[in-house]
Amino acid sequence: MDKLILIDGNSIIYRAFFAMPPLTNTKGWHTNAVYGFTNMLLRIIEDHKPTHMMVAFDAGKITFRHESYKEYKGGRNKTPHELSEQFPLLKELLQGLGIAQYELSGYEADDIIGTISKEAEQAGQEVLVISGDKDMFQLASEHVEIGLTRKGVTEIEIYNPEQIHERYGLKPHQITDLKGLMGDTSDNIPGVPGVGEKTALKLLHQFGSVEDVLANIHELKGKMKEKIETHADDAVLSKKLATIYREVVLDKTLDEMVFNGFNPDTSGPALAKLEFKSMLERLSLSGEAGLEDGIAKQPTLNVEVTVINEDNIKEFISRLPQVKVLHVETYGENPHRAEIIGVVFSSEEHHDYVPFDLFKTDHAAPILNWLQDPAYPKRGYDLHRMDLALHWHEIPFAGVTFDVQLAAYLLDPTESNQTISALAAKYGLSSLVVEEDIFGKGAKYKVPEIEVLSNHLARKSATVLSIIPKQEEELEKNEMKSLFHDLEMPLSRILADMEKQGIEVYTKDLQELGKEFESQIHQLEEDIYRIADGKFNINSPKQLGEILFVKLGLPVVKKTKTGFSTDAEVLEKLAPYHEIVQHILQYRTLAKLQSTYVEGLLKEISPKTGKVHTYYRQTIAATGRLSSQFPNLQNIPIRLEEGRKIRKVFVPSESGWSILAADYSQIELRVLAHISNDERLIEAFLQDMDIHTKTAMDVFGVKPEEVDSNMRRSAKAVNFGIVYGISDYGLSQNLNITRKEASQFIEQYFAIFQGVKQYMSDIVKEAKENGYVTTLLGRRRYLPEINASNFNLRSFAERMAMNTPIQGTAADIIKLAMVHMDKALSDKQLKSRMLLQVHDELVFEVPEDELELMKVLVPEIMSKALQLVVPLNAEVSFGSNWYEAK
DNA sequence: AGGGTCACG
DNA sequence: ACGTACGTGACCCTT
Repeated sequence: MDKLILIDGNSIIYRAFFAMPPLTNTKGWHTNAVYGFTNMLLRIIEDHKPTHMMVAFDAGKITFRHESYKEYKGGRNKTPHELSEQFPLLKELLQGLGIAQYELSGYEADDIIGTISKEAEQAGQEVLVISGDKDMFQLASEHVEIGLTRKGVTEIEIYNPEQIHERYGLKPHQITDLKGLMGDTSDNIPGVPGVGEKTALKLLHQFGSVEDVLANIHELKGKMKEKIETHADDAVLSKKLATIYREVVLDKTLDEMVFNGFNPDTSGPALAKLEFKSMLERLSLSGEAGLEDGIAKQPTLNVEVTVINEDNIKEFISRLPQVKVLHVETYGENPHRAEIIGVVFSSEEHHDYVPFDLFKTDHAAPILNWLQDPAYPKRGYDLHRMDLALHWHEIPFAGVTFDVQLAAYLLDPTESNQTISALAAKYGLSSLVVEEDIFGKGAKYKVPEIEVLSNHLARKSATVLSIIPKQEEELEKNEMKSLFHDLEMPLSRILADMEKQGIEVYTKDLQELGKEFESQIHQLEEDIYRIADGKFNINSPKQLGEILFVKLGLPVVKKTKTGFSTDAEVLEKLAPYHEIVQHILQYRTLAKLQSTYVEGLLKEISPKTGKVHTYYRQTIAATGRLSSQFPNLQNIPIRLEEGRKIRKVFVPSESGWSILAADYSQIELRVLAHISNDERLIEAFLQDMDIHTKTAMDVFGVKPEEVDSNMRRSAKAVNFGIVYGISDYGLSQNLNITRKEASQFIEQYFAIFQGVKQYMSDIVKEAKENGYVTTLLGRRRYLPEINASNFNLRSFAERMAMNTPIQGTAADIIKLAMVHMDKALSDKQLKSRMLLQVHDELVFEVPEDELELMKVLVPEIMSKALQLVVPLNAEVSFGSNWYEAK
């Protein structure tokens, strides 16, 4: 049986554009919409195996519909140029792939599809129409199905006439009547004002069509009758506009739409031109002919690699002083537990692969010496990870000078793919073999034979070597050399030291705490099952929603994409209605503590050291902050007493020592005061006032003693909002007030803090001009969406423009403090150790005899890390565990 | 794999 | 028309 797929090109590319994040190739072309479209195309072909295919496009702006209604599709926003640029790209790609396309002056894609689907159906074909537009439902029949995109374009939901009936209670042809009555704002089809989908459906269920409604208008009454009578003409016209014309005279036959798979000669080059590499691979196509555009698929990089053994190790050792790049291949996400697969030492002339087993022999002494001698500079990709992996294999390591991953992060901290392979592509170097092809993936992971492995790793190492000079140049150009060499590189070594040190967790107390939680959780479970009159999985939002909103009939406050929302905010609102809700809230709190912080933490305690060794990631957060994994020690509970107890199990690793913690007070608002140079904000900090109270005084125009807790709370929320890049909506949500009230708050705030207002508008302007924002130390974040025509995307980017310099500068400052602190500890030969960083806090373990010194030294170094126009205060505290250090 | 929820700054 | 406060990571459930 022949199967024809007809795609509404305009509809799909439009949806793909808004669904996909912005994407540009190395030539700077926007390609996200084409990419999304193509992805959808590949999937639909795989799923439906068509014999015929065609993509229809609208041609020009004026169609026959404008003859009867010149405002048709009026009032639409102009298509953003980022999208319109992609039409020719898509059309060229379709041609390359060998997929028919068609457009006809004066008609829309709908009409072409309507006409062809009718012809095809008559010729005995099965037809599938793909669109994002429900109008297409009118075409459905026994042999014509409609595939509607969901969630952008990633999912297609297929409708036949029965399913349409289920959804609307209408026959396909009645969809035009539906549109006639309710109109369609996106096409500027008026319909009858005041009649929406619900009313329209009711009328059609009763009468059947627009004409029948009008003929029986006497049966209606009141406002509705009046509205329909006044707008009867509009309804008829709207129906006409919404009706797809299925009698277009076409000069295209079904034979021209035959699809026998992608054109083997032209598909590869067409995809390569756009740089859709993953699709090339997916289709096992070669992009050879597209090479002229600088994109290679197959690696052409030829590296000679010497596999070192006991016989040739002497020669290799003589080459060690010339080594430029080190590559230690690790396996496993957590570097503290990673295996070492193999090691490559590269210079321009040589690539030497040293099997890791060789490190354990006596021959390796000079290699170990090279690794730990800081006089030999270490360059490579992710030296931090190598350092940790080597450390747990008892190999000391020192002398990091250039980390390619770290440089890549500074050059573009938002790039999620910072693999060596992606960097090779960025700098136009020969590409690498896909790692999965070498190692397999998931359960199929396996280290290949030595020839394959040594070759692959040498290629990676050689690529890293070629990337370094390009990055040096780019860092120089972006004025980031100092940020890189004097801050991030030294910090990477410091972080590795902190992680190796780890923090002691008192297992026994943690297990005790776990038992307490366990019995409380058990009790709560019983109560909940009893009240709900039945067992269910409380952890399943789906089952919980069923119980709360169906079985118990509580009011639905908020919905998620998939069903009822049951988050804490919703539950708080429901608490007065039913006693079960309090229990569920309590259960949630305890279950979280138990699974994440008791069980989770216990799993992370190293059997070797009895400590937890987190892994700080220096290349994740777009603002310059660190992140922490395995376990995350930056989100240990503190706000609620129950959870805060967890902190009691973090103890010093030596008896008689203390935990000392120091945190910056209001660092972000102080940074804001500095960069905005706002008079009032600066004054507030110079007087060292409680900033939220001060803000409340100013905004509400009251004396200090008149600030009540509610005013302070509001002021605090405004201050947070300011730091986050304020929006009236966000503030209204946070304070549970109307958007209008929030808007007034913000206005009042800006009337007082005019410098802040000025900063907010200046920074957005700067971002729009430069395409990026920077922190005080020159850290950069690109905001490509700052000029987007899509309101949402643009607004996001604007808030990031406001927030990133603040959050990022605060991150710069504590990183500086860490570098200074590390130096002070070693210069003064102190035994105290820096263990943790929690964004604005540093945690140490300190011996008794250094406590008095550290209580002064730590806050001093932190507050002097960077000179601002306002003082930077750090508050210090200590105790026998992290809980006590408060 | 992705969504929901919740822990932190 | 759209649906949002900024930055993270871990756990659980569902697909």
